[in-house]
Amino acid sequence: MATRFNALQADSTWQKVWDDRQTFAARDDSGKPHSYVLEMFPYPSGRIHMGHVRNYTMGDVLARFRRMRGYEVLHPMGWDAFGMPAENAAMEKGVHPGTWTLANIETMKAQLKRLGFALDWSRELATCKPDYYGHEQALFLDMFAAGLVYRKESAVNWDPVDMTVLANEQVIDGRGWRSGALVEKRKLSQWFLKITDFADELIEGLGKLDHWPDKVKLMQENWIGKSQGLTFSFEILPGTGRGTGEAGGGGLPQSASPVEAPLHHQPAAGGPPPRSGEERVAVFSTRPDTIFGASFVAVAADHPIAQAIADRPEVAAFIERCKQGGTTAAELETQEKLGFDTGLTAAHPFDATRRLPIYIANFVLMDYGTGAVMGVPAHDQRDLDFARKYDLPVQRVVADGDLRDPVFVGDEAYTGPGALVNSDFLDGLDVEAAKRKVIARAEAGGWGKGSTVYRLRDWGVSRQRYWGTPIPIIHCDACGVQPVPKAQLPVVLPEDVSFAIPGNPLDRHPTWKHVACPACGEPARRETDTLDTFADSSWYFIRFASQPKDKPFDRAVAERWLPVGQYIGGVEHAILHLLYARFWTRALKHIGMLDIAEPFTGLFTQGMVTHETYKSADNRWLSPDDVRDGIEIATGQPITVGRVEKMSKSKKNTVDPEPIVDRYGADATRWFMLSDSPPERDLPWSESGIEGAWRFVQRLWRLFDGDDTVAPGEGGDPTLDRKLHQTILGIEQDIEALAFNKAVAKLYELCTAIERAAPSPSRGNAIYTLMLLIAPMVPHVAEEAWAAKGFDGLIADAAWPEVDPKLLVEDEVTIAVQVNGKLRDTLTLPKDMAREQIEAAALSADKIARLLDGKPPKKVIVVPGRLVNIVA
RNA sequence: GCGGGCGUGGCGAAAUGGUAGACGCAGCAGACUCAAAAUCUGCCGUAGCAAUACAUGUCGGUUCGAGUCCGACCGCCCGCACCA
Repeated sequence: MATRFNALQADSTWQKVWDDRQTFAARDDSGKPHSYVLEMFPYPSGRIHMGHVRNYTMGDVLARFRRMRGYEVLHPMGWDAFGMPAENAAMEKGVHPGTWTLANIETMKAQLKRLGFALDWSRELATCKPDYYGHEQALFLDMFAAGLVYRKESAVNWDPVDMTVLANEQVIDGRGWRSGALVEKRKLSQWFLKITDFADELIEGLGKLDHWPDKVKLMQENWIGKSQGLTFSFEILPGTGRGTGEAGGGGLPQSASPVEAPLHHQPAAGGPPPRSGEERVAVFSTRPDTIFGASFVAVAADHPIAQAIADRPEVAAFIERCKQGGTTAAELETQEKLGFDTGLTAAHPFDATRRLPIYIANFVLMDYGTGAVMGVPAHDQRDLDFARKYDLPVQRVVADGDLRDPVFVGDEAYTGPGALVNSDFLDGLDVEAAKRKVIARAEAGGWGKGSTVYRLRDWGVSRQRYWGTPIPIIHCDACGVQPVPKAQLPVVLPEDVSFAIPGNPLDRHPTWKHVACPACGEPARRETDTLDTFADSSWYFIRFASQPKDKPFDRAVAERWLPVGQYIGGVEHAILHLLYARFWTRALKHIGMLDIAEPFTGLFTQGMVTHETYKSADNRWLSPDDVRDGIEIATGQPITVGRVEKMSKSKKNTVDPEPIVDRYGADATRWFMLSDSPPERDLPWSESGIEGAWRFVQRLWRLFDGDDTVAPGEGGDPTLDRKLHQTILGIEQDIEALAFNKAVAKLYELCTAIERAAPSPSRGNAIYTLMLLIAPMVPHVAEEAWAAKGFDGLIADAAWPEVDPKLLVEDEVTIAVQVNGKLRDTLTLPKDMAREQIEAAALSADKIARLLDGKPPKKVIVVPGRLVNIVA
């Protein structure tokens, strides 16, 4: 036998064997218990990166482990293949997006295969192929028929660089998530999915996801943003307001008087009474208890009330000004509250003589609640800022302790608990009781209703792009919106498109969009928008489980596999992808296609792979390849070592997995990915780390390749037997908990123990078992050794070793002896020794006796099997 | 601003309230070798010859006993953000 493990040769040998034998193809009907292990499928950007390697290695260890434990494991792989980069490549390099994407898939598939992942490639899918997206179109039509899809003219986030609409989730700090361009507001007719119908379910479902990180659940809960309160309306009264507009209203110094102005709005003289065209204005408030503290009503710039008077030039100008404000964090913090007094007033529902001025305000959002708010300055910071600026009354109605008035409200609104004051029939109630009372009165009076409002908006899925799933809709002048008949699916993307000019190539294609109306047969137009690519990834895990030709999935087969027991991916998908997939699955349940509520029962979000950053003497980012021993190779100049950061092209601190696999082999690469850092934390890549992993693989090989008789059995070395069985148990627990770093440490320990053990049947058995234990992590060296020692079949198909509970038991234990909580000695004692005997042994130990110096201890605490603490 | 998380050797990290630093990386010393690589052995928190003392961001608390639980603070990271 060779003395050195030839990783490259073994890698290709065993990868071919697994491929040829379809070792990892999942059978729908094997009779074994099913286990679905899934990692988030990659976007085919060109090459795999270390993040992929780490992600897929983790899933692979679990999948291989579960197989060995007797599960029928579904562990598939595919490609999230639609998206902007392909169109960018088309624009930059003149290749067709499909050509570019398929070539990338081919490259990346070969790269993944070189890592020896136990994937069922027979179920491979790419979302850009008609045999995937055609079924997605069918699902879209089913949702359409069920009323979960609608079209609406709405202000959308328009990315001027990518020339497309973005979902709210895709706008980060006011910029497009991909292009980084400042997002503009545009009015367009858009397709929406009714995710808000499921808002409550989606929150509630989180409660049952015990195997999800709390952090992700919390992020989703906050994103959905459920608020309870009162939606109610004010009667609008024209002509009684100040009607001063915005001019001169800004920046008035605040009155130093501790006595606040009365809440009655003083009508201004002169001018014709303004009209709104509306009779009532509805607002939503989570603090109906503070209704007696209201001193104004504010509506959003695009609220109907504002729009109705937008023919006045000063109103139009103000609305325009509102839209200009940036939405970045910094801008929002410094942005001034702006208001425009419409001159209209609202009648206070509990006191018709009280008139609240109606302002148009830049801080009110049209698409949350009703697009209008009541302003209660004393108990809301924004309202207070606004009131100070426009010199509106500030009246406190919730008192924290001191009930005496007047109390001067400073620059900080009070939002805590307390007793109601200055509030008529609410006086003396606490906040919660007052809320209930106001809601009850509003409902009784018919002018309001207790309501729940969500931050979550419906999912806008229209994209004005080519490289996506065509929305299967036809627009007919006579018949209106018509779904494409299912028999005509898939609606296939045309191949002959040009990317020479920005915009949507589908829209300007000469023939593609011209079709006959399915209802009347007259000339009509295809929808030229495509679906957000997050739709593609919202059901791919179902298609993996079942992929019939004639429909999206077979319900019975899909339900046999789903839900995914363990889903692994990056935390960056905590909201977008995971929320959409949860919604999509619930929508399918809602329309009776699949009886699964939650697609992923277990979720794990892994950390990033990071690397040191390097800068040259003249401040250029340097790649690790350009650096050796603190010197830039090209110039001989010393370099600066920067922070350890996420691998990124811009900082040039990436390490391409392929040369690493070429040099060290798949097993060493996998082992490094699993070692040291806990999987949820970042993993710093290092050259010495991968070398250490390589050395370990060689060390394993030396053990397997030694002269020992490697065979199942035991005997001759009870200490080693015990260590072995403790390790088996520990590895099982660690892998199930995805605590790979701990499993790795235990395997190192076991190796050391075996190396130091004298030859015996126990030792031969330990080496045999070690092969099985490391097989999920470093499968190639395990197969090679398994074959070299002449064992039957593949180790990938072998059974996981059984733990013998009898062999776990230690007969002696080390007891720590503390005096006043400080460790003073340790004793090795028989395991089952009685308390009194342990205590006696501890007290008579030399060191302890010396410390006690003949004095009797005040107290002795004995924890059997652990320690003795003597309180002196 | 709101919500959440994390602070342990030179580095990555372990540690059901019970012997802090397992395991790995780096380092040091030695063996083998003409030499190097590989491999093997030992050392490796700080101070100290040692006994010992001090050590898990800081300060307090609970406890026989705290890295772990509680409170306050400091620092870093992440998510959301004018959501009424």
